[in-house]
Amino acid sequence: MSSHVLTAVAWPYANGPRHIGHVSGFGVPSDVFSRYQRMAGNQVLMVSGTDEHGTPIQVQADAEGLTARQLADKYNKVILDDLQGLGLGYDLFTRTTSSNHYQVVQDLFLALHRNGYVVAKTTQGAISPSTGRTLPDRYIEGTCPICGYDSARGDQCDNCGNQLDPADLINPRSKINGETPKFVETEHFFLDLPAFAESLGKWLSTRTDWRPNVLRFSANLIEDLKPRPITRDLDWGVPIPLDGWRDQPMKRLYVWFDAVIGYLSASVEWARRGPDPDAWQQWWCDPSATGYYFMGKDNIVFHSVIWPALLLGQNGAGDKGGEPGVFGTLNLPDEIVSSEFLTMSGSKFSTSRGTVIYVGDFLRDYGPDALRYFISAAGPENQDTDFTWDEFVRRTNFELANEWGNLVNRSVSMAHKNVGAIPRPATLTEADHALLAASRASFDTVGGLLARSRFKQALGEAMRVVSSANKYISDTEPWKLKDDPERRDTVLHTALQVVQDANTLLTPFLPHAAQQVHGALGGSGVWAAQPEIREVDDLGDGPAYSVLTGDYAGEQARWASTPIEAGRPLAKPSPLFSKLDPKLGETGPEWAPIQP
RNA sequence: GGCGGUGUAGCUCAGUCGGUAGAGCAAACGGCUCAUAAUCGUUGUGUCGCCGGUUCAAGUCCGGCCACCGCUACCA
Repeated sequence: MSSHVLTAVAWPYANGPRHIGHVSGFGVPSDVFSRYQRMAGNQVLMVSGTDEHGTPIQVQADAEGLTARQLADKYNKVILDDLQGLGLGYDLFTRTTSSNHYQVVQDLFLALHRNGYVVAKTTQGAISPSTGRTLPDRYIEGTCPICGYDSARGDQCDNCGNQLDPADLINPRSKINGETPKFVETEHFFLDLPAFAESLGKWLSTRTDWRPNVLRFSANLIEDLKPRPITRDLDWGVPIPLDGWRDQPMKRLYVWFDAVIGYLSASVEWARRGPDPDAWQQWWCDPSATGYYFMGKDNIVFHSVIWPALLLGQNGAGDKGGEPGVFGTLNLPDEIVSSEFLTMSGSKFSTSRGTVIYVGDFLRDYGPDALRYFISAAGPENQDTDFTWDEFVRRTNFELANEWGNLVNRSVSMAHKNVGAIPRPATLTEADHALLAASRASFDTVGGLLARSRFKQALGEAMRVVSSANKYISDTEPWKLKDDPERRDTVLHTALQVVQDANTLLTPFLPHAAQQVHGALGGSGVWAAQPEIREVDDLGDGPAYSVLTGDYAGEQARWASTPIEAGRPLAKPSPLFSKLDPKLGETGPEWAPIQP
């Protein structure tokens, strides 16, 4: 029974390189999940891209002496390399600056507008006098009118904790260049979120399987919904597709609005680049398809409330009714898989404090699977989790290299030395049968956990198979069976079969190592497919760009115990994982030393 | 301030429906020597943050308090 599974992965913001906290939230879990779903025979569509609009990109670009587009190009490339290096198997990882994205965003805006969920309002907003751009609250600071603290932020005073309106600050100034912001009347479109209170509440009440904290948080939110602006005074973003707005150089759709629509636009783009341009509908319009959204906890509100509101509005299914837009009736999210934060010394990763570990640096020195393993085994799945080098070294050396890497090495080595091929088994004993049965049974256990995004527990169960194989080899002592080659071969065959099973179970977590083990067991061809970076033409008249994509249909890995073939030649194996210097656990690497 | 999370062995964390507190690591001892000095076995340890309540029974449910963390929507 094959079903359509949409893996919608949060879009990384392209204002700098991403750190390992980012990929522990949206990246690795979504890929482990998707790889499992593909192995289980489901039709997976995994999409994402870089989020490239908005003020922070513009500010960062100014700081680096680049245009916003140049800055986005630069960090899109960095992020693309990082995600490919990690082996994240996107069907399409694209960008919000593509023509296709602009088109989809504008179509969705128009549907919302036609159905009456988008309303124009005049408000007072802060503008940078030198650029004419919106100055977001958080870029304004000044003296707090309540406590007199002189570095209060525009939205909140860090000293007294009161929420502020930037217009009330004494001596307000721009954090970007120190100039005094101008408060002007400006017209903007707002998403009428209160017009979704009832329909959202009804929909949320059907989400009984969501995590309680996500539900509570969302339910809380919809009790006090306010209209939310979806346009900005900015020249960097998607133009507003209405007469009188389209040509205004300083009016653009607000970045959050365009970014969250990326899930849909990337799916459409993926289909347009394939044989059937309507293929995206199988994941979006068929109610039997399921959509899983992966993100860090700071992003929950966008996926549990705002994105569903946009979809309901497009579908004409908000409290004001309406007609479905050009996309037809779209599916709302089925699962919100949110992660907590990976912290360092107890607080969030912070570029300014120097407590940050970039994905690129990490991959260069330790490779993708060590990081994937660490995040899966010790990542912030249920609560904030502290990253320590000591723990990373321990996990890599003892669990990956010793237990798993060495199991492969010892079993294949013995078979290679004694037989030169996968040995032929004779009669199996009760112990042999018991081990094989336990190993086979793990596919249901681990698969069930993966389907429910219980990654830590799933990996623990898979590693239990590895332990049982190590124990089996110690118990049966095949190296003492020189006088009984038949029994020895049976033991080795059994051990190798469990290695094959364990490798399958570990494939979603360790796809690179899994490919290597596949080879060590005498297999050929692609076991676990990897993504690749491809240069593509824009689907409109924009510049060509790079995307991350891959051909996953051809991979051999299937979620089942595959019998190994006796007689298949085996070469002398080489170690699967190299061990880290234990000193790393005390000092950290040169590029991210542990601060005393 | 509001909302939420977390607090369990030296460390990292599990603990479902309330029913005598668990795993891994670290430590000690022993076995094995195929394998990357790998592996297998045996051996401990707890005021479950604090106070109170409900109950025959509370790590678990309820109330209060303490500590740490996050979010608080013109950050994306």
